[in-house]
Amino acid sequence: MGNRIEDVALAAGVSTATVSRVINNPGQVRPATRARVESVIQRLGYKPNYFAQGLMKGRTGSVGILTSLHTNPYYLQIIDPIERLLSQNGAYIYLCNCENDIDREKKYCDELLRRNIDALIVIETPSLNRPNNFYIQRKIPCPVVLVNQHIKPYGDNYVIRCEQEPGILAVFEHITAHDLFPFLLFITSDDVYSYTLKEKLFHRWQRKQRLSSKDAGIIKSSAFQDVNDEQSIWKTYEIFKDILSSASRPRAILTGNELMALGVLAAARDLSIAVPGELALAGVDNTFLSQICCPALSTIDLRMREVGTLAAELYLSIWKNPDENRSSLQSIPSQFVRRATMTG
Amino acid sequence: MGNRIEDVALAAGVSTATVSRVINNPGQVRPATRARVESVIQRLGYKPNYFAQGLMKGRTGSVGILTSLHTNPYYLQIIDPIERLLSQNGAYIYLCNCENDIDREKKYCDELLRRNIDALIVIETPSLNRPNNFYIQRKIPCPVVLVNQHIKPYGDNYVIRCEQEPGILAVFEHITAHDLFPFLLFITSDDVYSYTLKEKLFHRWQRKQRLSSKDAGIIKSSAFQDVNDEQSIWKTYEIFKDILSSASRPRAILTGNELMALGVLAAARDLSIAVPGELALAGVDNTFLSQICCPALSTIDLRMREVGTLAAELYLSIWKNPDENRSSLQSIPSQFVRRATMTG
DNA sequence: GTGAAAGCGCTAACAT
DNA sequence: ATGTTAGCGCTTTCAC
Repeated sequence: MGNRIEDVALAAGVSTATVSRVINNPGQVRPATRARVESVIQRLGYKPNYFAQGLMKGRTGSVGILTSLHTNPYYLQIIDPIERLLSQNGAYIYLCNCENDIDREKKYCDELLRRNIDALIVIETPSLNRPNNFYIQRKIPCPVVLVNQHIKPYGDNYVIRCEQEPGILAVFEHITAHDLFPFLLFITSDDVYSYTLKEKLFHRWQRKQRLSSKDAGIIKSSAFQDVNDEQSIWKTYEIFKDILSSASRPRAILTGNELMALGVLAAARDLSIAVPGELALAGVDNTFLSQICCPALSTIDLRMREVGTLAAELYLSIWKNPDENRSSLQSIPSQFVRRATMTG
Repeated sequence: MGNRIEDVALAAGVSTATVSRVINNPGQVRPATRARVESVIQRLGYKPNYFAQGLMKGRTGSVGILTSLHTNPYYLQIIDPIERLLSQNGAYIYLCNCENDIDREKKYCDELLRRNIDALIVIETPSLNRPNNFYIQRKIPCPVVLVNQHIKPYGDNYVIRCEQEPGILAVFEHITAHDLFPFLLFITSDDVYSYTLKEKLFHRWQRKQRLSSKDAGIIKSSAFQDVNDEQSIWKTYEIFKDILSSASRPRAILTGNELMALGVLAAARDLSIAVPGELALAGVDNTFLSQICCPALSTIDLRMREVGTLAAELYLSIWKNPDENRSSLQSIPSQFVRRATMTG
């Protein structure tokens, strides 16, 4: 507290430059001198001023995470390992909730860059899967890790993603194999990549299997302000109270995320529709929510803890071995996890 | 990017001092000059260097949040409103996960102070409810908001808390009124304030109602490394698979938090014990988890979204009206929320 | 109301 | 191996 590098230098009988070298450079200082300086630093509880340091050095020990959180445990799955690994390595995180708002995302990004972050980790933000998003366009002066960007090109950035396809296709195959028709895909009408992809794969499957629109349909709701808010559970609930009451109700449902699936489950329960007997259900995310609901929810595991670990390790590797050759894309497959809501 | 205040000054035909005044001081500059400077700032996209600014100014626009998160949605309830309100007011948050580790808490705290945060928000960290914790001892050079510190004194700090008693007592009364004995309180053996308080209130109630230890008991498990990890659901599950199998199994249970309650619920389900028919159950926290589980969980609402809003508003008020007189303690009562797991 | 100039505390280039 | 010194980009006296 309050101590300047000069105080340390004086007390140790060296110059400020030597103290600085002790702090910043391995080697460079005679062991005896180093020991003396270090003991003074210890005794005085000296810590370099963060701002003076930032003015001169490139590195700040701060990492920005741009994402959305609200009450969706999905994001905690990835933020938690990142925070852990980084804090163990002296890096601290700015957590920024962009919600659905691209303007907010830009504002956050600008401010983080002003703060000279050592890396920017972008997790499924509103702009991420749009063509020519500003992470691709702009030269951002620090390593950028785009998590779950699926569009190309990824420019100079690093991309870490969990591929959606394997899990989604596995669900479709399961539906076909067990003849769970009519099938319904429930997503939002927003331009969310993972939902758009589900739709695309759905249509491909529909064509291939020659399914009529009666056999397999999509509902794209525009009722959601934000799919990560817990309210989306109850909005889905309301919607499916209607859908599941109709005569032509589906035999199987896949929802865009896990919160929505919980809404469907609640609606089925209140309508006394047996799951999985009369209705098969799957969600996406594989957070612990899918295990505590009843019956346990079949889901697509997006392996976000692993993705988060990869992102953190990438950051560490970049700063430890700056010259190392790194692949700009790391990709792991999603996995269909069958639980009680789907018989098998 | 890359523009310095001198570039702006040059382009606007003024001195750097004037530009600085335009940025920092309302008034002080002739309107015409101000307008000219502002337009140049706009045109150049000038942003003051964060570190040079931090070196001279007190305020940094950074707020530290010390807490624990993992996969417990409980903490998101309070972090979310804080992040929202602060980001709207140009303040950005460092998110620090202390887990159960006081050393980590101290390290985080030190580093945040080195970064000159404008305020420190401490949410139920491991040291918080210990006598003479270091927030009380140390003179911390920024406003400190202690969330859910229940011990006195709170020193120069601000305390915002949700009182545990009302909700807990309401549960006990409900147990008594509906004769739901034997009753079991399930907590951990760690020195966690809220659990210790539950224990204290339990003993008081036990004495007052002259309950035998057969009627009302406590189990303090030491099996938990971290009560906020989703694993605590399954640890509780394992424990209650045994307890609920025994002949003298409880008729009603209150758990230390919501994750634990979910574990009990899962165990009861697997043992085909009817809830609430054969077993009444209540948790604490009132996150959305208590509404998606089945049957819906009775719980104690700790009103964390409101607490978070109070914390953020306190920060804003401190910086907007520094001289205003503020009470150092804001307290709101918890509320018992009865749902399907308890008949009423 | 505005400008000149002195530092904030540090790092890095240069000198020894 | 260590010391000297010139800035980093800003805010803030102190003149005018």
